Amino acid sequence: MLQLDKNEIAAILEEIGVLLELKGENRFRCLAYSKAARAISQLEESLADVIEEGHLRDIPNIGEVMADKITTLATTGQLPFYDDLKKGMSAGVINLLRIPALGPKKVKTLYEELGIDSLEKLKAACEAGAIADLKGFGKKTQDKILEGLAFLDQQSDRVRIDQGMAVADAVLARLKALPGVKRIEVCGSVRRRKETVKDIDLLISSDDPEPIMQAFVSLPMVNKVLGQGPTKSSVIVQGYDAHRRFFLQCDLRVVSDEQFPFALNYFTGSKEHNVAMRQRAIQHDLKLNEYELAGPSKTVKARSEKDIYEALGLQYVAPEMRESTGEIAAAEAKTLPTLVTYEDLHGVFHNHTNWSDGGATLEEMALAAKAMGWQYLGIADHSKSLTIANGLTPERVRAQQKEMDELNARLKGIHLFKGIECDILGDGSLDYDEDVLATFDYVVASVHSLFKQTEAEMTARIIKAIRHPRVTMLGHATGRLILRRDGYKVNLDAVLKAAAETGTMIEINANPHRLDLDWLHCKRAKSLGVKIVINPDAHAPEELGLTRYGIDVARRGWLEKGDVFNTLPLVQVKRSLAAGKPF
DNA sequence: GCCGTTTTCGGCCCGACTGTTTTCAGTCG
Repeated sequence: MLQLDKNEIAAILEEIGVLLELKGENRFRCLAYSKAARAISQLEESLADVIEEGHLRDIPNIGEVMADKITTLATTGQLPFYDDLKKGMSAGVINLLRIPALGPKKVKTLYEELGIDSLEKLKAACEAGAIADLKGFGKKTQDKILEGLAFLDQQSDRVRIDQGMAVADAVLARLKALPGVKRIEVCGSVRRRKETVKDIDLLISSDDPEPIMQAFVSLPMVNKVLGQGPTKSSVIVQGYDAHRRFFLQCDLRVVSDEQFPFALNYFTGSKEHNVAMRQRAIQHDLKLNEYELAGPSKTVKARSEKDIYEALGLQYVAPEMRESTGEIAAAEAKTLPTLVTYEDLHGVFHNHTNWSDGGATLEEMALAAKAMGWQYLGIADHSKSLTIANGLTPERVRAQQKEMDELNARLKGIHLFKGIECDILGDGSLDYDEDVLATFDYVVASVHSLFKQTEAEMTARIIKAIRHPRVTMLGHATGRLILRRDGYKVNLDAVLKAAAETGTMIEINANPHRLDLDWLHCKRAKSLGVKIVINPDAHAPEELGLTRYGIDVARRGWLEKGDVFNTLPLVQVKRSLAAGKPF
């Protein structure tokens, strides 16, 4: 059992990197900590196993020093080196880095010259005019810091992917209509479909950038202009989510149409993927930047990103896989997966109706699924213990199934599967007796209670449910709510191994608030041979469309059509479910 | 601090924009 989990250790390594930077340490040494932090947080296997088996140093960017420090942190929960670093630096200094325009150098100066170690002191110093006189600072910097301080209150760090995409689509729609726009794409983490995004990157190709830039900074959703140049501008845009306003930075780059594929590749990232691409270009005696791929002997022409990858001897890497988790090596070996697509799906299994806490009738949900082009829809309302969500008693289960039989007889082109989202009770047992469970086509087992159990308890509880012969799939594996609540403590690696053993599927919950199982664990599940099912957890007809966010996660997790249960057509799903555990 | 078909030292991706400068450092992505 580890004293700290991998995310806590990664956070400490990241902080060490920042602290060293504030001390004016060599920036590559600082960067090494940041790289190590990323490597640890992206670990697919269990960190405890890796440490125990002595494989830490096999991880790229983990050397002797890092391996030592990580082991110390994991086994003792402490690190003297880290504690010493913190002693020499007031804890609040790190907060100053949250202000735009303040980096490590300026923060160091502020701390050493004026003793500023908190946002409050920074504000006071600005208002007293003390900042403007510092060397390297000035009146404008001081004003900018004040603005940044005021803005910090209303701007959250990141937003969910659905919020980011909504804003990106709105901006894109307006820019697309402008004269002179040849090609336009959303880049960055939105294009890579990360579960949260910090900003929106837009790219346009045009021969006449000036009027496009002018139109961009004048868009109605633009709240503030951060910077404006001939090829690059940055603004703050506002969006609305559940009637709450949120703010997001949006950057636009305009390049020529010849440069577009290179710029698209560059601004899609990730940063680590870009570094790997550039290093690969150097190996080919070429230089890659956002404008070209060229060297002393040749210049590579590219119409699309695919041409760039091919010029470097690589298969095309889909944006979702560009996270530097082995995609370059796989692209070189020509072993990249053919990623599952939205069009591969024929239905989904975890959905609610007004029989429990959903908003629509069985028929409305069925017709909505049919309209989406699906062959089947699985209904899995809540089970009896979840009284707050109007969970079904055994009597109501029978009545609902009767209605489904009638609908299946009457509706053409869509089949309803009789499922249930069955609560996993505190001790890992299920919420119905065997005779009720036997009436369902399939069972989604989910945790909805006792989130505070220890990791050992929760893991044993979930594994017990997974081993139950009636459980077809595990619903929202950790119960996390993105940017709101961490998942319950559970050893997912052990859960995935149990799922592989028993042939139980794991759900990707496509609701953008959940996106659970996460993409890294999808990769792990695939390598263990666990089958995945993508479910929207829809509580209304329009929420069936959320399924696309689940496809994004699956693609980030390198999943192919064959890894995802609901790519099977109706006939095969019927046969599969009738046989019990399908895999 | 990490890394190696330039391998145990000496690199480490690269460019736009801003503000404070008077030629460039810092920040950002």
